[in-house]
Amino acid sequence: MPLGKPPAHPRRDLAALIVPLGRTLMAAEQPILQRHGIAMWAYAVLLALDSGDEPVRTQAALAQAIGADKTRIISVLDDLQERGLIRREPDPEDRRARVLAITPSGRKLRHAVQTEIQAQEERALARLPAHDRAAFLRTLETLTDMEPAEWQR
Amino acid sequence: MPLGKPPAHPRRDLAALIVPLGRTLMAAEQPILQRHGIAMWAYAVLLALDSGDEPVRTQAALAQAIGADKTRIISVLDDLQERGLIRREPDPEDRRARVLAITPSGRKLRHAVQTEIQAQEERALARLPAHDRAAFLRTLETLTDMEPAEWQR
DNA sequence: TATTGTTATACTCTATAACTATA
DNA sequence: TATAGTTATAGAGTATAACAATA
Repeated sequence: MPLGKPPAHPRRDLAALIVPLGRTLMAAEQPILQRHGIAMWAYAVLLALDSGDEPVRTQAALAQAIGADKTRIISVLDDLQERGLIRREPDPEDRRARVLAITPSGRKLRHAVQTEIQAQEERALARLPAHDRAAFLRTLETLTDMEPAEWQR
Repeated sequence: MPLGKPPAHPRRDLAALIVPLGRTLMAAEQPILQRHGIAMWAYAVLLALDSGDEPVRTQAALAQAIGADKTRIISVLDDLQERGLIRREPDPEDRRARVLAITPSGRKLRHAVQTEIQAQEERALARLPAHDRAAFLRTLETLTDMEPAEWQR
């Protein structure tokens, strides 16, 4: 059987691999989020507020941290606050700003959702050789935490 | 110095790592694509048409292959055809369908763009230990090629 | 009647600009 | 005057529905 000519480039572009995978992963999370009555951006907010020990001091900082526009998260914060999942109070030291913090029930929800999401991920990752799995996750964290400018030169 | 309590989950969610990385990679490609006067979806079309040896037999099949809606790629195909980068002709065996194929100049453009994109990627990947780099790319291809359903159970 | 491609339309998501309240 | 947050608006991107040509 003839093989045809080999491709000029031995591998696909990184973006062509990663972007579709990201879409698939988001779609796979959707049913879990829905069961818990929380949207993707709201979950991202809970994750961001529950990662450090100190509360976030401005909404703009939170928006940037999760890669969203500051105007985009307002309705998300309204909803989370109304449901008692976050606290949002004027900063005594600068009353223009709103200090944000997760509440105990917000933390509980985040934990329940994340446990399900990661359990689902683990079932898929289980197909990988243990060594590849570890190297993949480690490398992925490194690449994600690189500055955007590092990719542009 | 106190360490604070460790996070309940030892790693971030896969989607929370991969989606932002995808956004960064797409942004990093943008200047290259712009220099060559081609948009992201158009580049995706050229990649898809240049990966196999046989032409693609319907536009719907192409759309699905690149994760787009069939109505979304029409203007993209119009433009590529007008610029002589693809051929689009009625299928003699079913004149409802349009057979798509890349042209020599389309292939040339795809190669020029891809060479620059991957060279840029390589400079970033060069920071990684060679062994991690190989494991990462290999694993990434495996995960990207998994069926969406495999992520949902 | 069903399917391919196309066009027109509606909807969602996101960003921009204008406004308020504090500083 | 400048900044954090908010609201209103506009724009891009995407999907849905209706249509023409062919099977």
